[in-house]
Amino acid sequence: MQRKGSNSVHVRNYNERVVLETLRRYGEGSKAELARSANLTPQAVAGIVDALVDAGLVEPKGKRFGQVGQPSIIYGPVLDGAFSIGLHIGRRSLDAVLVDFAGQIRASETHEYEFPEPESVLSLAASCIRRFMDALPETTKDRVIGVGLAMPYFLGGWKSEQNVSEAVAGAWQAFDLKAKLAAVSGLSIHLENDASAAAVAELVHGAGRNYKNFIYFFMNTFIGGGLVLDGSLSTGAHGNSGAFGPYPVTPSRLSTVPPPAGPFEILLRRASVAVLIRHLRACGVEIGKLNDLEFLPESAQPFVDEWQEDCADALAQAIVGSIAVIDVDAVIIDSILPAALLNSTVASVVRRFNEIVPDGLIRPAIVVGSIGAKAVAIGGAILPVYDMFAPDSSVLLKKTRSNKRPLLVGSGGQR
Amino acid sequence: MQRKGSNSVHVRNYNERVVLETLRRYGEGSKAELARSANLTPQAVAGIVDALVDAGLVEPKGKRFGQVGQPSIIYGPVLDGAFSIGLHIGRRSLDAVLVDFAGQIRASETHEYEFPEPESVLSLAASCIRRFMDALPETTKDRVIGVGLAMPYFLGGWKSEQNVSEAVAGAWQAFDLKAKLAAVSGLSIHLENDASAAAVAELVHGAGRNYKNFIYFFMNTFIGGGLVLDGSLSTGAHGNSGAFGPYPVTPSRLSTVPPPAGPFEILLRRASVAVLIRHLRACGVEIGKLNDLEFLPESAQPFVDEWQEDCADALAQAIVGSIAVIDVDAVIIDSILPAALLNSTVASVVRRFNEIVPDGLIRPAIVVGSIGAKAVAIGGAILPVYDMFAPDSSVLLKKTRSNKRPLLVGSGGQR
DNA sequence: CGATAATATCATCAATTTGGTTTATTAAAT
DNA sequence: ATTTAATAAACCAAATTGATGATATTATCG
Repeated sequence: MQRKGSNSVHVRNYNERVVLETLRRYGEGSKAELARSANLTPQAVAGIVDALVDAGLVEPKGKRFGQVGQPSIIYGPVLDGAFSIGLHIGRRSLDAVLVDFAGQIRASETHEYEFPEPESVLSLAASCIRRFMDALPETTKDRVIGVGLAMPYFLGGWKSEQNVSEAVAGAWQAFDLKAKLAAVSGLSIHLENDASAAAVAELVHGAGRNYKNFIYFFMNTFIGGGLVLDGSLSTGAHGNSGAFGPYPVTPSRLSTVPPPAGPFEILLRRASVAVLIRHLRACGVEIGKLNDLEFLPESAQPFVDEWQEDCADALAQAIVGSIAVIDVDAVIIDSILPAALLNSTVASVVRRFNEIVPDGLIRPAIVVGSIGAKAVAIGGAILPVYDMFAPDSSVLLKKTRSNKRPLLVGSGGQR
Repeated sequence: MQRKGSNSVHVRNYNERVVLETLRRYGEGSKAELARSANLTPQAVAGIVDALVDAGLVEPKGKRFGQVGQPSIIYGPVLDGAFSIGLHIGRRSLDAVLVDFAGQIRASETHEYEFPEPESVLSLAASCIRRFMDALPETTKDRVIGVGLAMPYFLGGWKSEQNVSEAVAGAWQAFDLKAKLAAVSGLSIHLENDASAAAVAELVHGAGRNYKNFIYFFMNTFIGGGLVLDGSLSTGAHGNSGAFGPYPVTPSRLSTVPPPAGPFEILLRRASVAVLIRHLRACGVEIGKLNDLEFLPESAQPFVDEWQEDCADALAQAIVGSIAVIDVDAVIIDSILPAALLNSTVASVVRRFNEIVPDGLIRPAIVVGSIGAKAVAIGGAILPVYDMFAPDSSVLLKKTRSNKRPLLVGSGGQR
C-alpha cells in the first residue's frame, strides 16, 4: 500500500509500450507521427522504434508520399512478432484461439462437453496448446508470450441451476488449473474471469474503443460482466467486479421460473441463455444445441418474446442500479445468442431502461457488443499481450511483487 | 484518448510527490526510511528531501537514536507549509474549514439557512474565505493553495423532496459558483460532489486508510456516496459515480412514506435524514434542528426504530447491488446523525445485509465512518492538496490539457 | 568495570549510466 | 523555395553505482 518511486529505466520501458501500442492500435505510423502522438521528441521515438525493429516487433512497411516534405517511412507491427493463446473454459464447451501480434485469429478450436471435469479440461487445454505450438514454424515458437485462461470464478458454482453433481463442483475448488497448465505447457498463464476477459476483447477490438468507461454484460449459459474504467479493466479487490449473476432484481414473470428463495430474485435466473432454453423446453419447443436457437420454428416465437421481455426488464434494472454506483459512458451487452435475437433483446433493454430510469442518473449509451460468442477466448488471448506490451502506468512504478519485465533487454535497475 | 510518453522531469516530479506523501502520511521519517519505502536509492531521496526543505514544505524534526549505527535525521512536513480551504455547500448549511499541511483544522465556520440561494451562498462563501485569509500572517498567505468546493450536483434537484421553489432550483442550473468564486477569491477552485469529497476525507484521514477499495455512503439530508478504487477516488465518466440517491430499492414499509411513483422506490426516499425527520414529525415528535436528534424524548424511540429498520433494509439492498458491480474490501457508512444513532443503524445494516446477500458475492467489511458531520468540508479541503501534492501516476504522463505543475520550480520540458 | 574494537546504519561526495531534449544538418518530397 | 522527415552530436536532468566518512550500539578484552 506504499507508493513507489520511478526512474529513467521505467520511463523508457513505458515509452516503448506507448509507441508499440500506438502502432498496434492504428496499424502503422511514421516516427514523426508517433512522436507527435506521444508528445515525445522525434529523437526519442527514433531510438525506440529502432530498438523495436531490432527486437523483431516492428518493421518498416514502406514510404508515404503525397504531402510536402520528405516522405515518411511507415512502420507497423510484425504480424509474427508475438503470439498469444486464449482459452475459454465454459460450462458447456472449451474455446481456444491462437492470435498473432495484430490480434488476428490464426487458429481456433471448440470442444463441447456435458459439464467441465477438471482433469479432462486440463488435458484438453494442454492438447489445444500443443497443437497450436506444433503448427508454428520452429523459429517463431518462442514468440508465444503466454496463455490467457478465462473461466467463471465459480465453475462448480450455481449447482442448483445446472445438473452438476456435488462431486464435480467440489473438485474445482481444490483444482489449480492455472498452476497445472503452467507446469505442462511451460508458458506463463494469465487467469481472468470469463466475462471480464470478454470485456477486454470488447475494449481492445470492439465498441469499447469509443468509450473510456463502460459496463459490460456477457450473456452466456449464465450471465457475467466486467467493468472498464479509464480505458482499462477494473477487477476490484478480489477480482470479482462485474459479478452480475447474483445481482438482485425483482422476481420473474415467467411461469416456468420458480419463485425466488430469498427476498429477491437474482439476475442469473432471469437474464441468461440457460433460462431461455429451459423456458422453451418447458413450453414444448425442442432445443438441443445452442445453434438450434438460430432456426426456431415459427411457433416458438411467442415463447422467445416472453423470455425476451422478462430478460430485458431484469437487465434494465441491473443497468439502473449499476450506473448509480458507477457513472459510465456506455453499457455494452454481448452474448453467445444469435445476432438477431441479441439485437432485439438489447432494443428491448433500451426501451425498458428509458421507462424506468429515475432522475439524477446520467444515461449511458446502451449498445450491442461487436464480437459475439468468441469474445471470451479472444479476450483471454489479449491478457498476456497486455501484460507484456500495454502502457499501463503501473509500468512506471517500481517493482513490488512481480513487476513487468522490460520489453527489450537492458539491465537497468537497482542492485 | 491517446497515451502520452514520459521523461525524467516527470519522474522527478512524481518522486517528489511520493516522498512528500509518505512524510505526510506517517508524519515523519528519515531519508533512509523514505528511500526504502519508495524503492529509491538513498541518494535520490536525499536530493529530493533537500529540495523539499528548500521549498519550505519539509523540515528536520530532530535525530532518532536507539538503534545501532549513526542516528537518523528525522524530517517531517512543515505545518504551515501549505493551507487549504474546504467549503461544503449543503441543502441546509454551509460548512467551511481551513486546514494546514498536516491536515489539522485551523479554523472552521458553519452557517445555516432555510435553503441555498445562489447569490447569498456565493457571498457567504467568499466572506468565509476572506476571514480565513485575514487570520493568516502576511508571510503565509501565499501558502494557501486552493479551495475545495463540495456540493451536490443537483443542489436544486429533488424539488419534490424538499420545499424548494422552482425558481431557486432553476437558478442553480445557470449559476457557475466555481467560476464566480475563483474570480472573487483569486484562488484555484476544485469542484467535487459532496459525498465524493466526504469519501476522500475518509480515504485520507479515516478508516479508508485500511482499505484500498471501498464504497462510501454519506447519509446527509439526502444520501450520496463515493467510490474509492485502488487508493484513489473514482468519479466516473461524468463525475456522477456513487449517485446512490436514485439507487432503486423496494418500497418503504413506513406508513409516512407515500408509495413510489415509478416501478420501484429510490434509496433517497428510504435512507436519509430528511425521511427520519419527516417520519418523526408525522408521528408527533417535535424536531427543529438536527441537533434535536441527540436529545429525543423516550416516547420517540419506537418511531426512530421503525425508521432505522426501514433505512437499514434499503441500505443493505444498495450494498448487495453495489458489490455485484464492483468488488470492494469495505463499505463505509458515515452521516451527520449523532454517533450513537449512526452506530446502531450500521449494526442493523450489517444484520440485514447478512440475511439477504446471495452466493457468489464476496462480503466486504461494513463499517461506520470515522469523521462525521464535517467529513464533506474536510474532504473538500483535501482536494487542492491532492491535486498539488499527491503521487497520482498521471503526473508521470505528459500534459494533454491542464497538467500538473512541478512542485518545485524547475523548467524542464519541451519547448 | 572501563576502554577498545567491531559492526551496523546513516549520510554524502564523485563518477557513471540511462534516456529524453536541444540544436544543427541533411535528404527528399511538393 | 519551402516544407517536412530523419538523423547526428552535444546537452541536460535525474537516478544508480561505488566509495568514504560519521556516529551510534554492541561485543570483547584486559
